[in-house]
Amino acid sequence: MGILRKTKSVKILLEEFDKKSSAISAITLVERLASELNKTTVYRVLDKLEEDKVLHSFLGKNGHKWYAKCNGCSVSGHQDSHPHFQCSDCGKVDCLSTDVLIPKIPNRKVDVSQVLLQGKCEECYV
Amino acid sequence: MGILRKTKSVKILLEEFDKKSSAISAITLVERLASELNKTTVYRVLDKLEEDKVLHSFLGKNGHKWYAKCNGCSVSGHQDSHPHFQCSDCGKVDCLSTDVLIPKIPNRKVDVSQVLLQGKCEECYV
DNA sequence: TTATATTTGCAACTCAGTTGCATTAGTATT
DNA sequence: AATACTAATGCAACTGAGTTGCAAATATAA
Repeated sequence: MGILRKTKSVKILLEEFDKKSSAISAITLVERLASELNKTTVYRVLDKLEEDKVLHSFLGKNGHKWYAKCNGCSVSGHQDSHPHFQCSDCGKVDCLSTDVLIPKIPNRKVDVSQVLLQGKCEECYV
Repeated sequence: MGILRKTKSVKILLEEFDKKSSAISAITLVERLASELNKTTVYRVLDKLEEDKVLHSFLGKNGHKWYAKCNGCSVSGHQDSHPHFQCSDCGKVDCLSTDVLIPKIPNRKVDVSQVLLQGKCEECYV
């Protein structure tokens, strides 16, 4: 069903993703926008923006939810097949354009692949 | 520090992993062993078995914790670099021996890679 | 401007996983 | 075999991300 109305909440959320290109965790958004939006609203709007393929979501290293803007992934089902990189120092998460090749797995049909790489990002990499 | 004493709990837990070769979620173990072991104990023993590199852990599709026996991964840091496969039908999770090649990422140092594939397993694949 | 349905906020809830603490039970020593 | 020591366990209460139900607010169409 997705977004039907252009509300204040939708605008506020989208602005956050326009500010910076890296992914943002749901927790961060809830905290950051606490004075403007209710926690429930944040989660619900994020859900809808994902349905509308404006954002895509994935799980970070603790199993917490992260969101990032969709770029080219709206075409073929937008199942973010690109890998994500989380810095073990600063915690920042980025979408990687470098593709990870998933080999054919015998006797199994792979529909979705989640790749989360962890290490040091360009800024924390000494 | 790891396991120091061979207790009833350790034995019960290890027996579960001997029964079947696929991975088992912490939740499943807590439920299944509820009459014999306390929830807290299950989580604590799993933790220690992981420290001892008897088991390795990873996150399933909902961000819930899964454990599986370590095979060859005790040698080089046991960071389970092998991918895991979760069936979207029956929910079963297996360790895959097929390796996923992680390409060099420019300006970043990759330490850990988590690959979770989802689809239909051999039994649910029609 | 009104009618209608979607969004929002609030409070209370769910549930995986954790923590503090008193009790129990392995293990080493005598 | 009894003792002392310390790790492991159970319990109850907690934490925190995410969800749900419902009444009030607000965007949109008529």
